[in-house]
Amino acid sequence: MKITDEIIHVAIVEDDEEISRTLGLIIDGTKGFACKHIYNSCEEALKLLPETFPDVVLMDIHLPGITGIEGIKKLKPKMPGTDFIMLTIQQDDESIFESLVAGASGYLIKDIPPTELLNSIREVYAGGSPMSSAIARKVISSFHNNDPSPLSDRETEILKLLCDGKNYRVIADQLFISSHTVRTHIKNIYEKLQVNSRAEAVQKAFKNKLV
Amino acid sequence: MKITDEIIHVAIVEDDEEISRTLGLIIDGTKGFACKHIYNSCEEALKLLPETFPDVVLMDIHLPGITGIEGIKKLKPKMPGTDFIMLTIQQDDESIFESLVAGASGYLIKDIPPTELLNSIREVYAGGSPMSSAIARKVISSFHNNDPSPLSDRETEILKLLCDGKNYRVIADQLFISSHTVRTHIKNIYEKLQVNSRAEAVQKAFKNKLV
DNA sequence: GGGGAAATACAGCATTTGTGGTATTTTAAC
DNA sequence: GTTAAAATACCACAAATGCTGTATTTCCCC
Repeated sequence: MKITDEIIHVAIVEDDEEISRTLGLIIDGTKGFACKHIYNSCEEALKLLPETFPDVVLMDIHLPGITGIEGIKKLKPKMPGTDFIMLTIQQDDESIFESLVAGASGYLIKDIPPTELLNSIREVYAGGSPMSSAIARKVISSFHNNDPSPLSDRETEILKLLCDGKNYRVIADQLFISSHTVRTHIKNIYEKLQVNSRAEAVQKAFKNKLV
Repeated sequence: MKITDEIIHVAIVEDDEEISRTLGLIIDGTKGFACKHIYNSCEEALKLLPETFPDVVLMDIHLPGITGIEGIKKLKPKMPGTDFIMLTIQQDDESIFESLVAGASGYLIKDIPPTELLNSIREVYAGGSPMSSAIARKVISSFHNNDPSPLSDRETEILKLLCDGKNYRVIADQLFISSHTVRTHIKNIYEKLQVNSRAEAVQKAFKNKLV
């Protein structure tokens, strides 16, 4: 259920009213764009936004109450046809990464010139993902895996089985060693990963791409 | 061991000699750039490239013998300070994804205008990741997770704490509920995720991006 | 206003886990 | 050829976990 005229319908979620007003005026005043819906918080957007069928939503991250990232997580499934662009001052890897995972299709920094912002909205509407070259580098860095594993081959092997929830006896049988040995390996793994439970080990295994 | 003058040293790995010659002339003829090394295959590059300490390598994917993707996998560890840009006609998700995992820092399509190519080389040299908005969309699509979580908000909250290795009592205290309730929630989480251990739950949480 | 999740709470029990040790053998490195 | 790291093996015990139940309250949807 998308409004299908020539106009790109844009909504804004932003708590700084001066910014959102200025932004809204610029967008709404540009040929080919409409911006009739501005929300001060995710709570408000959550209630009202899905009914307005926007093409593109500009979303701040730092908001009172629910963050923009959590907001997208909840909104995106309700409106899969709508593209979300983060428009924020946050530039840390965490924010970028989590926003994209949450469902954002673009990531822009607030100091972007209005002309470029409008271009970016056009791009996302056309199926692209506008972001600066610097942001893109941070994104693709997450594909890279530089730091070498602190674990030995055997330990990595055991960590994989740990991740599958196998108990000591099963692991022992599978590797043809005693379960005592498995316990020793696991102690060493925990030591090296600086954890003290299986759950943490599994978490670290995935976060650090050890498996 | 990087050559540290004002010039960006570019190498090209490309089997179509007309393309590589033209490209080389354009780059080498531009102020601030040098392009003295062109290779027709990865095998050749593998032997000679690491000795020339280039800043940026333009790499084709479709090559006779070793592909550009396999080439980067072997070359990048030998020259971590060098940035690789894929310059190719391939636009499929596989090629893009695998190139970036292999270690590429940029991804451009061969029909890019020379001026933009030069800009992209500058960008990657400055620590960015040049790619078109359309390519970027494909990249970030790999972060997205369409299938909705089967878990309730509360369950997700508890799953996060489970991932951190918190025990029942700690989780209970943190959420101001009894540890009995925590156990019930966890039973339901395991049921919904079709697992029967904490480790499997954590694994599934990460693989299905539930946390 | 009735049905169904979701969230809450409680109890018992066998199994598994985490952690404190000690100790031998093999492999790799210098 | 000595040293270090890795892989192997064993013991014991307190704590945590997984499983099988039952049960109430709240809230949302039809």
